Amino acid sequence: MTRTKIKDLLNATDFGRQVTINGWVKTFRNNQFIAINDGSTINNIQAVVDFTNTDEALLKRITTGAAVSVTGTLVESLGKGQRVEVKVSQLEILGDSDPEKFPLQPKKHSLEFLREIAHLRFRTNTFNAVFKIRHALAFAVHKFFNEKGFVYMHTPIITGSDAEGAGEMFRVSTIDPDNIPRNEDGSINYKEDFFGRPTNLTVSGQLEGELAAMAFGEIYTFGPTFRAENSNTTRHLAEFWMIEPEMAFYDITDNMDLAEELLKYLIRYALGNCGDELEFLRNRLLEEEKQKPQNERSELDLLAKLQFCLENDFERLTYTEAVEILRNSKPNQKKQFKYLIEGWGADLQSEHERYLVEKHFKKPVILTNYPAEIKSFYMRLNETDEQGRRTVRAMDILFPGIGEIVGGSQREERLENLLGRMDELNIPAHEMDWYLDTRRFGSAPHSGFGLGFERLVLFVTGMTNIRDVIPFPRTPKNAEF
RNA sequence: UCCCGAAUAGCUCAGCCGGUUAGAGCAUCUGACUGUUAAUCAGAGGGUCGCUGGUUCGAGCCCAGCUUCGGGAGCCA
Repeated sequence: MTRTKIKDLLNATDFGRQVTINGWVKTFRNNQFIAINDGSTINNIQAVVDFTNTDEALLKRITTGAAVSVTGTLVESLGKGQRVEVKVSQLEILGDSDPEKFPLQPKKHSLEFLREIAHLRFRTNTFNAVFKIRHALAFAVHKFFNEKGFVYMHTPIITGSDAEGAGEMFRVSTIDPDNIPRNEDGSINYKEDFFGRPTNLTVSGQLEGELAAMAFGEIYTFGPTFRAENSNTTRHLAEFWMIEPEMAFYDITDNMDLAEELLKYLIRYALGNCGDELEFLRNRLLEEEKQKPQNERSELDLLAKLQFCLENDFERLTYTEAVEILRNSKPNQKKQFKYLIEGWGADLQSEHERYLVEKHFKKPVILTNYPAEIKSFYMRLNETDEQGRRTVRAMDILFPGIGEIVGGSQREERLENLLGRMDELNIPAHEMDWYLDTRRFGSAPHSGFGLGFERLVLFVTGMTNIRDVIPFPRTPKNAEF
């Protein structure tokens, strides 16, 4: 008999029919009730074994984690707590699971412990929910852009460009570290290397994305990105996934509109398609919050928080306006900030961003027009204002609990200005000739942004450590599995 | 990389002022029970107290270094 997925059975009403289900044992209670999960839903189905007529040796093998195949009759449950169950007529152990060795027990485990057994944590309810939502969000990203006519562009993962300026890079090389080819002056002879030149893992697909946007109009990338920064935080990974749309003829306002629309679309998609998973995570968070003192608990539960995000416009303000708010804020006046806001020009610290998002506006915030000095070379320069301040058309979207989830800008399309900025920041223009050609031949105003996929998953799932929303996290000193 | 904290049974933790035989709950095992919902009841087994060195009559506890983990900061997405 072909197997039926548990998801379909839990909604079925055609009682009396014979079904086969394959899955993994979550719990085995009272020598007769097996809770089975097959991954099709976060919910289990209960299979009832007639233990008086079943071989005792077989019953002993029904242990937490074992893979089983069960055939029986779909019936209305005789007990409370579930609507349907399967009355077992045939039970086969597909794969045993030694209960003395299987590390997952029918009890709560800490996320820290589960991180150590990341290869098995998929089998827990929490990670079942998290990775189902991750899948749904990834699918929705493509759905959104496809519906809008964007072209999905595969930018290279191995890049020959080392001037992207987005962070420290991982070197890609086949040179034997015990036998490094050298030039006469002692430097490494990259001509002997696989590509005949130094290469790295990409830190961003933006520059290549811009090339494609100058032909297709609207493109996006969605792929792995690598940063060799020694960052040890709950928001950073050495390998993460980033969504980077790049659009010709978009100014910074169009750019913000698109980013806000995308984020709301993705959240709405999760709410509409991951109800069971979000409900589970919502309750999980509520349980967790019970441990905390009253004043540290969040005002909204997970679903309400997501809903709130959909129903309200993101607050848009300039860096200059933000600095004014911060300068006059209580924590600044009372000198509670670690870094006090004195004047214009300094980069905002995360305590400032958190104040704006979580205390002042209490909703997502889009900050624009940062000082040119603290931003990248490719961002479009604004007119210098009366006070001589130079700003660029950057926009960062800050989310509560997450911080920066989107970073983007209108790009500098004027060749002279771009060359000037590259010169200021000591970026060798001759190595970027291919990029500069976009400005030489049919340059046009354009914009784009990067959305950190894991940070989005963090927000939607309510998880707090980025290592728990990617299957196998890569962080400094950790590349297990 | 910097600041703070932690590391004791499979898991989550307790362990007082340094004192001789290191505890609990859960899990596991054995038995009982048999419409359970993280079943329940009774009993049992289970420890290189992260590693290395030091102080001391005596170290899980004090000191130093290291490792790993967690929280925060910086960098950013």
